[in-house]
Amino acid sequence: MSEESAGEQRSPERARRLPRAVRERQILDAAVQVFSRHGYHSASMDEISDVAGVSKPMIYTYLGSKEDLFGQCIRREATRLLEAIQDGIKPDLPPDMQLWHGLRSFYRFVAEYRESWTVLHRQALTVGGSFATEITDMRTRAIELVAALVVSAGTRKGLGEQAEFSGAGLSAALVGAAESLADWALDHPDVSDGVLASWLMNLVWLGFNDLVEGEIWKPSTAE
Amino acid sequence: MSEESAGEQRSPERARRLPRAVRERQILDAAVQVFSRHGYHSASMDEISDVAGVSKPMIYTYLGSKEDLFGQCIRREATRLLEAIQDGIKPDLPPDMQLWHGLRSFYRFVAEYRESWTVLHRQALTVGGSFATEITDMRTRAIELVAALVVSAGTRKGLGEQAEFSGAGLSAALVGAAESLADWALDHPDVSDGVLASWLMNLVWLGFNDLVEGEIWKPSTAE
DNA sequence: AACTAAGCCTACTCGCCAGTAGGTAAGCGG
DNA sequence: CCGCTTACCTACTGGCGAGTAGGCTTAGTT
Repeated sequence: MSEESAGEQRSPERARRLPRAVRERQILDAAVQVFSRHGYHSASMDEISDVAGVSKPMIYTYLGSKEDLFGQCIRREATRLLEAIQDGIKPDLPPDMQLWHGLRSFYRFVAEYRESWTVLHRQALTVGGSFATEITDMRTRAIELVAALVVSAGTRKGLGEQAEFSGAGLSAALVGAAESLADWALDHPDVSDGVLASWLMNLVWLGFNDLVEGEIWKPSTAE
Repeated sequence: MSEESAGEQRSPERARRLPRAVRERQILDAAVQVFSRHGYHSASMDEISDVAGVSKPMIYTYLGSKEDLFGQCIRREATRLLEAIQDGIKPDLPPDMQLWHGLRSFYRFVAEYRESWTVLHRQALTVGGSFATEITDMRTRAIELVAALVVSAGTRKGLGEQAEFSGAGLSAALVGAAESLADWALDHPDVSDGVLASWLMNLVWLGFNDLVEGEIWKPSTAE
């Protein structure tokens, strides 16, 4: 229950006197974990310090206020995600193959770092203020990236302004579909990233191709 | 600045001595507004009472604790949304037309009651506990509903088990796309609900049709 | 007029949690 | 062995916000 003597180390896990960089990583890891479980507001610094195996003042001296801490989490995980996707993409491939590789990398990342994904997707928007806009901006960039692919594919097939016009909306829908499917995949770990990406490609890309080729769905009966 | 005399009414807006039912509506309206702006945790009962033009104890006597209040908001808005969609659907139409009408109603609702949508979509998940599961369940029902349409359309065209298998994932993607497009539409109020619904139908339904008919996208170059 | 009850308020308590003050222990250079 | 720094802790404060005690006022009823 209590320490046996003064010289006894508390537990085999609790390492002591580590260099600052290591502690910072431990704290960030713990923070991501706790934030992903409870969200920003319900997460307490006490729990984070507990999980990190460190006392609360350490967090403040190393990483600043709760808001600072959250910001660092968001930025670290966002960078990880973007790099993971970037690494998967081969820029000289045709648009559909780029999208395909990007999606696969995305689903691989989500499966491997589900807490990162949860923090970015669910929790970051609830803080309001600068983080919300930061995340929204990042998401907007993702949408624009996809839109560029879509429009490029569209113009390549001879579709001009119309592709640009509805491209933004379609890309927003695509990104939303991808995110939603990611959440779904969290509950179905047996479905591989290749299958997930294929589903989306078949849904969206085929639909988009039809659209480009002039085949169009419209309400069948009068209004 | 201050009231002029004892008998003076505070402001022309501040109505006094209204029946309970009216006050309850005012409070719920205010609560939805405040919750949609700040989220559950950052919203304070003081602000809600302020917006409602009522003192805090009234909220507690009429509608209970903060959690109770939030629950009532969620349930009221969810009911509204579901009824709006239900009203738009004609059950004897073919699957694609049902989906089309459902989508249009959905986008009409989101445009008209954007705060309701925000609370349901963004904030409700951040509370954790019973509300999160409640919302998730509702969303799951929506997905299943869509899945039923998709599978029905698939089997109608002669596709059997395969439609059922991937139907769940595809429906999750579709619902996510619809939600994401709803968010996008909030920033583009000039795009009508018909156009939004058409985009989704063209993306998803055409893609799905292709899939059913055996046309399939797959990676072009070796892996 | 007298009584009742419904509507409504001001002004408090109390717990939780972000943030801090001030101290101990361990490595290290002299 | 003596200071000096870096790593790290326990134990507090202060404020914010959920929830409440208790009372005042006016509409309606007898």
